[in-house]
Amino acid sequence: MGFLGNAPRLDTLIERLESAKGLDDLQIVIEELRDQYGVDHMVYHWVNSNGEQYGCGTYDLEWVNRYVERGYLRIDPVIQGCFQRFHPVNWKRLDWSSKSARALLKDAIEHGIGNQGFSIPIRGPNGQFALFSLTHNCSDAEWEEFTESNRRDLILVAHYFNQKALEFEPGRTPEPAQQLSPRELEAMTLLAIGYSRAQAADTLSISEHTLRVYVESARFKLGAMNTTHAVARALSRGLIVV
Amino acid sequence: MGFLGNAPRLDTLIERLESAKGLDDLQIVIEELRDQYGVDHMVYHWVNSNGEQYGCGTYDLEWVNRYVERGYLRIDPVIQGCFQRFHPVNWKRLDWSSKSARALLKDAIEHGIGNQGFSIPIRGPNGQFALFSLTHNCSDAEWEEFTESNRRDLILVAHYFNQKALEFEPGRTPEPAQQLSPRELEAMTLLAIGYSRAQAADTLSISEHTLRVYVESARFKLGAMNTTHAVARALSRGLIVV
DNA sequence: CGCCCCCTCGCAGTTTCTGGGGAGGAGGAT
DNA sequence: ATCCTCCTCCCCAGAAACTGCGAGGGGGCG
Repeated sequence: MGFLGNAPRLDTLIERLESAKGLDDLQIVIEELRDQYGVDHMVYHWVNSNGEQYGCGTYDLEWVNRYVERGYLRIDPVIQGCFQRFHPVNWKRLDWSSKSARALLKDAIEHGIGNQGFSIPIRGPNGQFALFSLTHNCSDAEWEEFTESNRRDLILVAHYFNQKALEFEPGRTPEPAQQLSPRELEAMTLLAIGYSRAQAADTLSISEHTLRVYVESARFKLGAMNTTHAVARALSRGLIVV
Repeated sequence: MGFLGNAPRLDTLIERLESAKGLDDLQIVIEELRDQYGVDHMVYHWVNSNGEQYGCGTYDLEWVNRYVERGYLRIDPVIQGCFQRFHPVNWKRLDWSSKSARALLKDAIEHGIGNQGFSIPIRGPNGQFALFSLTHNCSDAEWEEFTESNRRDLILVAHYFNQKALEFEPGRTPEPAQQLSPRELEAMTLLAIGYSRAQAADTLSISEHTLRVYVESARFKLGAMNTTHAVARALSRGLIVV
């Protein structure tokens, strides 16, 4: 356990962050950040809905494994709460009323995570969702004051950290971005907002068959197996907005 | 047209932002921000998951109407580009190669938007996506220098602005952020990556009927008319990732 | 001038999805 | 202890989507 330090200079932190050359560097940077802020732990944690995740931080490997094995991801109020919020949140303000959540909290404290926490939700393209969290062992008042006075800097640090993480993520292969024709885009958009083929055709004042041709064409261009797949791809590539 | 001003004090800006009491205040605040930064226009623009939009800013009403009527939303490289990016972006770096995009740019300049632009993508819960943009009329070098030196402050301003906008728009989430069960998420994910119901059921080692129940349940929770719609909503709310 | 892409339209047959029922067990929440 | 949600399975009929065969006009480009 350490002591909450004075706020480090933001410029230095971000320069250090921007100089990171890979994921390994980020691990080093986050350790430095932890030391400079003088908190017990600092963690960057990328959450995929399917459970895969990438993260770095100062938690013990034992705790990380335990967390994953026990499926804490599904019941963690930090995850739940941050997923529905935009602003950074003090863990004390989350809903710990359920039994499983309290068990998780107890377990976490026993593993040295600390009794205080502060998490910043971060969202990126394609539904990326990540958390940047700080934990510590101190009184509520101390923690409140610390987080409030460092709030803005931490938001920026989290932002730049995520930017770097996205940069290093190999799975970000920008496709050749096959463009859809205007009509195809309209057709896909209407389907994406719940119209049936017939309704969509009616809306565009064309025959249902013509609409079908657009959808088939879009499906082909997007390499999709069916309409649902095509709409999903168009959405996640940002070709259409719903 | 104005002149790029010196960077205003961030503390003052954010205090002003935090004191906003409603959407009308935000309109006033954004005008003040525009004046303080000395740029031609400053705009906050929200595209929510229903396709409706809310925005405030200093564009002429005429231009906003023209933009909507002509369906520029669907071809605007600013929207497309920011949707696929995490970091703020200078408009000069976007892809203006398509003819319709160039026509839009020409039209925009003729309507006094300015030849330079800078947009910050912002993402919130439930797939919220918003843009905070600045436009101006000046040389590339001037704009580059201005945006680089104000980058961090603008990110924070955009962040706090969005936080306020979210605060004032509780009705933006008609369905109370229903969460899908793990099985439902798995089912939706498989459908989103192109599996048929039969294939998805097989993959999950359950009967097709069971899978169908999940899909129906998800459709209900998401308020979707059909499977494609449900997948689109799950995607744009960030519940699943493809 | 072809060539290619975009837009428009029709028919028929097969497969898949949707919507209405019902039913039981496991586990957590109150 | 009771309620509720989640997970699992079943039948059936009608609606919708997919597959595969066609057709023609318009516009840009080499």
